[in-house]
Amino acid sequence: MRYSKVFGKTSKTEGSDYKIDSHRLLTQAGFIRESTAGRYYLLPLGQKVHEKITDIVRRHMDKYGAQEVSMPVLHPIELWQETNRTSTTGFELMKITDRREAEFALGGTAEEMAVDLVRKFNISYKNLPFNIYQFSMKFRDELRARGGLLRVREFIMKDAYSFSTKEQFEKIYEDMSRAYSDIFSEVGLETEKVRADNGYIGGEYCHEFICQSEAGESRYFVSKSGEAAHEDVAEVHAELKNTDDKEEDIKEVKAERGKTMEDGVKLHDLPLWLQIKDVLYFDESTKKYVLAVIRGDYDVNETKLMHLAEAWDLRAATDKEIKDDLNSEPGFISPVDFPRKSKSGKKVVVIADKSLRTIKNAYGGANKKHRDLMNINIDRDYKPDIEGDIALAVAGEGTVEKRGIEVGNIFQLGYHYTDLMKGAEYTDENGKKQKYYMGCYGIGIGRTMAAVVEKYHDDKGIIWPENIAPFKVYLAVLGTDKEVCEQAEKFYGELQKTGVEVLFDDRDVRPGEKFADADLIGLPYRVVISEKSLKSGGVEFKKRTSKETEILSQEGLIARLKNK
RNA sequence: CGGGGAUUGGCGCAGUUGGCUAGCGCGCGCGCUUUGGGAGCGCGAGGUCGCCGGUUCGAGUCCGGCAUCCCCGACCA
Repeated sequence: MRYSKVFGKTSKTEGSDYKIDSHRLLTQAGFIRESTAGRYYLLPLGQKVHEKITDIVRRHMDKYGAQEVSMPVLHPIELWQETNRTSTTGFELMKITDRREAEFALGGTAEEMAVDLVRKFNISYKNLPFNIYQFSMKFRDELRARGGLLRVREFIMKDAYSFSTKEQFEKIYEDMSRAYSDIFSEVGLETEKVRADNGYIGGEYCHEFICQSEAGESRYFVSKSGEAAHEDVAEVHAELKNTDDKEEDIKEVKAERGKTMEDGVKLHDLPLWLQIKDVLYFDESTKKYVLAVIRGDYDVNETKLMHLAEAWDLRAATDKEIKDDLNSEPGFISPVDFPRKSKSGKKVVVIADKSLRTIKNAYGGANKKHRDLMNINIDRDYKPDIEGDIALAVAGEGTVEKRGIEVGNIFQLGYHYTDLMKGAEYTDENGKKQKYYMGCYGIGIGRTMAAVVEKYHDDKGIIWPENIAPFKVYLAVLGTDKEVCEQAEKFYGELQKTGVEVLFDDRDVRPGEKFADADLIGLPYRVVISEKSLKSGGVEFKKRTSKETEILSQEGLIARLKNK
């Protein structure tokens, strides 16, 4: 392709709004252009990369017997109602209504569609297992789009759905896990398989494929043994503090302090870990209050809390609710004598983190303004309704905290959807109807592209790994000398004939501009034809990653690139 | 959803206490010169200053509302 004809230009000036390298570079180099927040145009160069990633994903999916299909983007809302996902949050579902007032969800994921498709067929156990996948636009009304292609509101996702017996499932899950590792390493990313939370997708366990990057949003922890767990699920084992101490009598004291934990530490001159932290939530899905109680030096992990409290739509309780409905005081909440029913009749659940078992004679609020309790002890002074691990993990003792970009995930769904959706059954060898056991597997293509740029770039531009570079070779002709140009044209033709993907910079611009663009666009190889190179006997060859250039004959270069 | 910042040619920005025809750099077009790390000179095109309303003789500038975009937070009581 001739660069003079490529739609989408590089830009010398970089925008001021780009905080993330991949966002800036992809924009500056003419791969993407923003439409509105979180919605992007893919320009021809970007589209090429996108397609190459797509091809790699497709090849690996097919290798494990998955079959490509296409599903409608508009999902009948009834399907989402069948699985109750119109009411649960997670991502905001986008909806659209047609002229007959029929409601549709704009697909953000397609479990219901896949199940609905499958249940239209009468399937025998002999046909199991099968795994269907698609590449399609996904719509998510994200609270906040961020970082260019890293978090968007519309994106192409490869989503796969496996249908099998329970016994067959493990192998499919393993196959997909292997496929994913292979896919990501082929595009140039090292990923870690991280145990994660199933969230709104449902099911019991799942893994995210995360590639380490400071630009990423996922925090996870890797233990000494190499086990990786997302912060949402990473277990916390709090060390014992002062459990050998003798239990002292509980007493209420005056506490003229502010509302923060630090205020408490300062006032009583006691360690943070001895203070009790109380966080009050209200759950909109079950209309109950949830009081999370935890050791002062830990934070509450809302995801863990959600599961333990069976509360799917938690929000912070308001000061008004704390005061008027629960008779307590913001900043001075205490699990001691905390009501189990609010004035307005709502249920209250008190959930204690197991870290509270590691301390004795704790201190904290007294449900009254400027009053604190000293020597609070679990069991004796308060009894939680539920006890468990609701702590946000922190790095320490053998675990390392990492941050990265989640480029793919695999979910065990089990019977979650086939239980909720009628008729999602096959016939077993005894002629009986059985529910499918399911899994689903997703990869964000655009995000993968951005993750690659995050990893492969320098101060001059992108450095595409060969497997997904939009072209292999950047061929530049320098000057306007007639003979040189003719040679370049001829050589461009030769390269094309050999099947080398080449971007021919045939513009009449100065060398500096061509070199700068070559670096910015980041193709793996740069080839220059100029008076100088011809005098030295051929063409100049340089890798994007190297500073050195070498002179090769035209034939020599073609031989060198032939298998690229 | 809360807080902060922003919105002026394609991009990056300037525009003072309200005042004349809204500027600059890059980019774009034409011409000449130039051609190994984003060239020089000349000519030129391109803007209802985000939108709506208000104040005023006069608004890019002041006031009110809305929209869009960016950043931080969305829980530590």
